[in-house]
Amino acid sequence: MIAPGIKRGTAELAVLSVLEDRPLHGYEMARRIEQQTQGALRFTLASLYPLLYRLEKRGWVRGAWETSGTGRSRRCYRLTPQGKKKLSPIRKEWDELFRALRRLTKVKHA
Amino acid sequence: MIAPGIKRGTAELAVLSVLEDRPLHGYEMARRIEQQTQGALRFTLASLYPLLYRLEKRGWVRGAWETSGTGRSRRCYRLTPQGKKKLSPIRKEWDELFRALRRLTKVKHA
DNA sequence: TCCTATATATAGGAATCCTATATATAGAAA
DNA sequence: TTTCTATATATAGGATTCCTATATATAGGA
Repeated sequence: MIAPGIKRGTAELAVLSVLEDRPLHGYEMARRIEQQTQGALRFTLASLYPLLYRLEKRGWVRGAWETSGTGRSRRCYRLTPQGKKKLSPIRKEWDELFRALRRLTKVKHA
Repeated sequence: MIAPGIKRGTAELAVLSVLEDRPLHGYEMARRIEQQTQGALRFTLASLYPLLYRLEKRGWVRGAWETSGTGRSRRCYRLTPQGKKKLSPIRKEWDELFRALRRLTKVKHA
C-alpha cells in the first residue's frame, strides 16, 4: 500500500536532505540527522552504508575517499546534480503521503 | 533508520483509521482508503489480507464471517478495545516522524 | 453466456531496515 | 603503555512489509 511509487524510504529522504546542505561522510550524516531531529530520527550505521551504496549506484550521490587532517581516511559523499533534481519530487511525494494519512484520520470527525 | 519503533506501516495506520469509523470488510476498506485520500493511498488487496491477519493475531482487530443481503459471504473486521488503545500512540509516532522529516528539510534555510 | 465488479486467499519475491559482528585509527585517561 | 572511547567503514543474516501474479468464487448486467 502506497502513494504510487513510495514505500518506506524515510532514510533516503533524510540522507539526501542533509547532503543538500553540504557534502558529508557517513558517520557525520548519522550524527546530523539525529541532532537536527532532536533524536526523533536515529540511524543505525549498518543501515546507512548499504543505503549510500544504493544511492551511489543510482547516481544520486558520489563518494570520494579523503584523508582528513588527522590522517583518518573516510568517504565523503556529495549530492550529484541528478540527486538534487530528485529531491524535490521525493519531498512532494512524502508531503502527499502525510496529507493523505491526515485526511484518513480526520474524516472521522466530519 | 527510524523514529524509535516505527518503520513502514502506513498501511497499518490506514486500516486502523478506517476501522475506527466503523466495522468493514477488506474490500470495502481498500475502497474507502482510496476514496478518502483521493487516490493518494491505494491498496493492493494482496497486501491487505495478510495485514488483516497480522492485526487479528495481535488482537487489534477481530474478524467475523457474515452473509450479506446478497448471499455473498465476507469477513467483517472491527477494531478491538486493544486496537483502539493503540491508535493514538501510533498516530503520535507518525506525527513525530513527519515533523522530524520536515525539520531536516528546513534546517537548510536557517 | 460472457464480462465486470465484488470478495477472499496464497505463493514467491523485492526492498528496506534491523542486530550482530568485524576491522581499524585517534586521542584521552589510567 | 595500555586501555577505553569516539570515530569510521563494512558485511552477514534475518525480520518485516509490501509487491506482482495467480487462484477461486459469486452477483449482476450486456
